[in-house]
Amino acid sequence: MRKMIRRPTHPGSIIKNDYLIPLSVTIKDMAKTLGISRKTLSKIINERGSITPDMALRLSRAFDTTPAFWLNLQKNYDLWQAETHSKEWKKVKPIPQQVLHSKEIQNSGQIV
Amino acid sequence: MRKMIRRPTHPGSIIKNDYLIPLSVTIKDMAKTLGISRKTLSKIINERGSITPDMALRLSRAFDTTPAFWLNLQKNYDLWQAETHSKEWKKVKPIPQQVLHSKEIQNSGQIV
DNA sequence: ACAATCGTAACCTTAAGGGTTACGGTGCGT
DNA sequence: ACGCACCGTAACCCTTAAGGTTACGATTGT
Repeated sequence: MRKMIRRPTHPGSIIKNDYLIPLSVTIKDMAKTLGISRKTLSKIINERGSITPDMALRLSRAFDTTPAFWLNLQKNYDLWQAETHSKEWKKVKPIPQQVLHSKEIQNSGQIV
Repeated sequence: MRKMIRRPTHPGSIIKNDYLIPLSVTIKDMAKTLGISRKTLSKIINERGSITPDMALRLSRAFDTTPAFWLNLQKNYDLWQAETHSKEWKKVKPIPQQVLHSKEIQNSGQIV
């Protein structure tokens, strides 16, 4: 699995470009179909909201896709955001391979 | 992709059974290695906390895995929870195939 | 037996989702 | 052409959950 180079596509873009626009459906109607408010869908489409598990299930039913598809899009997006905007995690020191692969070690302190 | 039948393994169990216990490391030390508090790790291990993108990055560095691995575990778990404990999403009516596959339709109302 | 330390629960603060409401903009009908 | 209705979005509030700090019960070693 390679590191992601470019910003992953936000799920909202997929909804907009692959469904809303081709189907000529308004946000209002799509929201009604999904059983959510206009605002929630609007936020997602404008990349300011994210796909929750519940939302993924709704999308999967409406569009005959898998919920995992939508959650994967969101996961990749969130991961990229965390990689890019966070830095603390880079300070985590990897546990040495020989430690990870010897299961009988007696470790009695912080993993170095 | 099949529907998940049984409760997916919580990421916390993996951490506990595949790393904490085999390595004989305490929650305190592991938390220190990850740069988080004891509580945060404790909650995850006891399946009362979830893997955030930031946490996935920390785990990936510590254990030489991919962040996606951890987020996928969490995603499957969350999805199963939503499928099981929610019901509203089941009320979403699928958009008919012929509508989904004809991209030139003029839709001017709620998708039925 | 006591002291140190571990894991976990309680509490607080902060961030994010979602609904309701309100507003700007567009397009229709009169 | 003007007004009205409707759409998309921003502002506001409430609820939920994560994460840190602190506190407490349990366990272990001296």
